[in-house]
Amino acid sequence: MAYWLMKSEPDVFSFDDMVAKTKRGEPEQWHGVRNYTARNNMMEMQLGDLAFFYHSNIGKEIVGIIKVIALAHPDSTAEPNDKGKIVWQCVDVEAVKPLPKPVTLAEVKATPELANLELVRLSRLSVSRVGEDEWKLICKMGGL
DNA sequence: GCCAACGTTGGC
DNA sequence: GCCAACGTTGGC
Repeated sequence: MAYWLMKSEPDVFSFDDMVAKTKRGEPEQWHGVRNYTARNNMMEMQLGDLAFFYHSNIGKEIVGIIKVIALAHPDSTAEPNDKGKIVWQCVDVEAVKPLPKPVTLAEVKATPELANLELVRLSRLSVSRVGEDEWKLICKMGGL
């Protein structure tokens, strides 16, 4: 089982929106990713993998945990390319739980053990990997 | 609003 | 296949 981090701008789709959707029994299709590295990460996700939900731009903090409930499949919002093929994929996720205490980007940057976190190293990547040790540490920092 | 980092595009 | 120009993301 692997761990991930997925970014969303909260004024577009926040963790609260995510929780509300899960409560209604609706999966969230993580559509709109238009970057190959991010897409490749999604294609490696397995059922039951967990991911941090990060609020970019506004808040700049890890606010909750989500779970992969469907493997990567073609993104219904993507246009086919000139060969008529849809190259963009998305996974489906559901909310698991919020972090009792959100972990801010500033805190992550101030933690030497997290200096190699892809969130910090590759700041523009919207779907990134999180190592097991990093995952555990961030959970602890978040009050879990 | 600015700027750094990085991906993509297009000319050669 | 290289590289300059340009666009986008996201932190500050």
